[in-house]
Amino acid sequence: MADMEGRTGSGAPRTAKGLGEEPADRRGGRSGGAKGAYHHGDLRNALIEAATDLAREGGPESVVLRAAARRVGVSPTAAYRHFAGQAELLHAVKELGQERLARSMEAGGRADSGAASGGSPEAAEAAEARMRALGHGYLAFALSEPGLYRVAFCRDALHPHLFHGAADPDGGDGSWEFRSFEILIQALDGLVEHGRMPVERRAGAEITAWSTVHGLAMLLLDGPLANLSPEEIHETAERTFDVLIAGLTAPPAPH
Amino acid sequence: MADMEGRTGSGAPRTAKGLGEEPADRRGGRSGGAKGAYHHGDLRNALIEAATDLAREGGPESVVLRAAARRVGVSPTAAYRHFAGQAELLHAVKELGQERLARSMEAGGRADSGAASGGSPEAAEAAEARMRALGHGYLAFALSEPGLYRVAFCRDALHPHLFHGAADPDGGDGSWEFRSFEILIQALDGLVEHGRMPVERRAGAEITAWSTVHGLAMLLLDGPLANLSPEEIHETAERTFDVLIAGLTAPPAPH
DNA sequence: TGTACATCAGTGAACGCGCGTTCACTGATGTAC
DNA sequence: TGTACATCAGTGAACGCGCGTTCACTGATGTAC
Repeated sequence: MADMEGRTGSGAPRTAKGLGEEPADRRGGRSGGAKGAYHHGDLRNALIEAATDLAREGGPESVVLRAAARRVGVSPTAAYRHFAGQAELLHAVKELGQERLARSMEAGGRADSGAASGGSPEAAEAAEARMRALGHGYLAFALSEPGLYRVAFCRDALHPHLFHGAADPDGGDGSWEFRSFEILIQALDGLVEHGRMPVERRAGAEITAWSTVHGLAMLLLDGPLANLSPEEIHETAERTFDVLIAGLTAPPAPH
Repeated sequence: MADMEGRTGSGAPRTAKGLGEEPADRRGGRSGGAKGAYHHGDLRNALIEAATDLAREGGPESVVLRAAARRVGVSPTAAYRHFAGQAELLHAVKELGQERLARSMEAGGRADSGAASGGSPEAAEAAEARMRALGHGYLAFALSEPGLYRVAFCRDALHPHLFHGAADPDGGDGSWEFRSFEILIQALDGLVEHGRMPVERRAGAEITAWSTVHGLAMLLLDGPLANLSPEEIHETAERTFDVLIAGLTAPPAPH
């Protein structure tokens, strides 16, 4: 079932490659009449895009430099003008995946971020609702883009750890690598700020929250829950968030 | 620990594995004078063992049929007498990993399973302690055998989902595939039974608990927490279990 | 405005690698008589 | 007890595959004068 697609004619002296991976219409487009045939003009991004599609279809191990080049309609060598090697291409896809994840969280969380201020009960409710919404946004991404989600969390030769460390979330370097973590941190701070969560439970709470939703996503994708219906998934997620939030907002332990 | 390393009997030529691949002395050995040189006698298990070592060293993608055969000192073809193919070998390693995981949980949980009965406060405490201990046992395995742990949870062509479904944990088929889930279920039942957890929170609780500890393990292995010290890891785990248990044992939500 | 030339961004062939799997085979084992 | 023979459990060579990467190259582009 390997992607059977004919090449789009394109006339030009292109890699006469057999059935395989449809080359993008590098030329059919010539959008704006800008580019000639030989130079692609935006090959780096085209490769990332192709590699992202590969990731969508098969996760990290499908992000293959040669296949990406094939899809763009370019020789494998050409990729080396733009990436040091396969690892760098994978890393680019990974960053893209992390961006999408963060966006999905924010999209999930936006509807509920009503800005009641102070320590009012409404604000507390809103803060809690935002937590739930972030969780749903996170899950929505993981479930709708499982391959990309896996890449976003895969081991990375270039930059071995996703974050610099939990205690040092300095991530304001403009990259998307830390964005989702920052979003979570702010939401938890909101819970404390609005009196919904005791300060005593704040330390390490991002880890707990992240673990829960990340673990749930993994179980839903690969594990025991892979064959739940959408309704069951939603229900399962709700119950899991119930417990998480009950734990986070419970009065401090006596001991 | 039941079967730690060595296989029980058979003194037969075992994988003398050193650096790299070095073929076992299939023939030089004949220790115990039992087996002839040509027939291995227990090749299936030897291959599983070698494949397990590969898994330890590099996770699922390192479980390679040819490499396992090489380590045992046997031609790749020989493996096909015992496995239909690479997928079946991987599956065997996966089951072994799941067994080890379940054992590690039980080892972690045993110390604390004092059998105070009824709904006494002691019994309730013990039930909660057991939950924590299971969690620690789980994490201990994931952290001490990361490669094997990843294999235990990797996608599996043979048997695509780990479990039949959360609502249908019938797993008493003698395989280890469901054992860790069963252990968790029993521990949660114990929490309810001894009055530590409201029945209203019982439904779906195994998912929440598993998600939390599984997610935590993943973050500790691959993610933001990969460079924590052992003390920090322990502290992080404790805090996460605090929240989880606080959530599980919180009074039923009002709504 | 035209032209020489450096530089950029591609090509195509080839490399070595390790993989899973198949083939025809052969040595070892155990069993019927 | 010895022997013929079926069966079992291996061998070794080969297959096709796709990968990452390197090589010497060439066509296109843009800039200095």
